[in-house]
Amino acid sequence: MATSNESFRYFTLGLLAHQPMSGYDIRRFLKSLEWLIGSPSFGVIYPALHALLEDGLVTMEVASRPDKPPRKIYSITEAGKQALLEWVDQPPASNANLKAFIMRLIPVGSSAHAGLIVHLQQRRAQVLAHQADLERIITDWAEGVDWGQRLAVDYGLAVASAELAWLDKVLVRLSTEPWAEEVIEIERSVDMV
Amino acid sequence: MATSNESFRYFTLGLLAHQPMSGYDIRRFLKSLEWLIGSPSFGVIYPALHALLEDGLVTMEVASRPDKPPRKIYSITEAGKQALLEWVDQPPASNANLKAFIMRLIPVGSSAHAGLIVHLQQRRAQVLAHQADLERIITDWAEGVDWGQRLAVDYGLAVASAELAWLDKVLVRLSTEPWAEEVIEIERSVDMV
DNA sequence: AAGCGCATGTAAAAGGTTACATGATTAC
DNA sequence: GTAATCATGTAACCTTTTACATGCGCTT
Repeated sequence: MATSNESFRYFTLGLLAHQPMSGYDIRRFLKSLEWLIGSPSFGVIYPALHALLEDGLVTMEVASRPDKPPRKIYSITEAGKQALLEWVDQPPASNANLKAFIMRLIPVGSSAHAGLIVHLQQRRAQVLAHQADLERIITDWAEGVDWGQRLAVDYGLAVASAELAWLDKVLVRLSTEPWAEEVIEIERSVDMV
Repeated sequence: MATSNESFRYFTLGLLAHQPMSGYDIRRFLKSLEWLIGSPSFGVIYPALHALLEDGLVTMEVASRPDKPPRKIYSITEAGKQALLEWVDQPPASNANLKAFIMRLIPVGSSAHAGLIVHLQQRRAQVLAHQADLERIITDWAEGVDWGQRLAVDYGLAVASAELAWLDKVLVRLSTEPWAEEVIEIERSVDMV
């Protein structure tokens, strides 16, 4: 085992489970999701790939193309798929924030449906708890409240509501729709924003 | 000048502008907002307070109480208020995530009405941009899409929608209501952009 | 041949957490 | 007297960013 950084290593492994990529590809993909989960620099990405390679969870091959510099393409191995499934099965941290949730959602959503439902239900319980926390803050104040703090809590409650609505929507879909039509289903769910 | 850690130092200064507190108080307050902005450990809080003290932005006095161990209460100074106003005036990072936004929202919302509106409008523009990014990802895919990735993007769009709705609601309220004294700064009138 | 976009990599510095040390006060 | 809570602080460790180094291949 090389460096630790477990969650990012497995997140990366999840991306590679979908399709082989280079470090540069991963960087670009994360750049587009920067708002959601941040986009770690090469100083994180490359060492993570090296660690996965050392652990035998991925293989690497150099792809020389005619018109561009060569790239190192990483592909997941059978051992990698196995390790990913095991990791996905583990319960998430109880205090996971939005970023941590999404970073698990991607590999979990890609692999196992039963695991996905559990994952979303756990998230739902956590958001409910945090919502209660925020509401308790407000009732504890009740007067002489700082404006900035009030706005911040109000904002948090708005996000919590939106998250709960989204989670319920997805959970209902997952529990009522037959698995076979999953791809079509999710395409329908995405358009309504 | 002591350690860097600028954003957390000013965030702390903003809390002290609202009311004098000890490091322990700050920790407890942040614990309740953990979901929103995370709760840094004492290894961050105490050095930040020491740095503020060294820079003359706060003063410290030991409060010995009869029934509990003594605490070090930090209060903002005039120089501190000045520095805070200058910091609040600076534009936020263009790629600020939710946490960074909230950490600025608290001091900004506490100090200046005009600055608050600008801050929220900037956030609004950023969220719109990120929303467009996420929508572009979807249109770029269109085929053989990974389930987890689709869920993540869908989730991001739901949060973006909620944020925009919240921002619009607050901005409308701020621009239409004749403003209450609460928002106007405690002692001094400030001119801001 | 200079500059740019692609692509990989690393070292130094900054940022943050964990674990520990210290000690006062209350409750059992 | 010993455990628990309050309260402050530091050092070792881990993670992440920043800044740099390297080099291919295309365009001007």
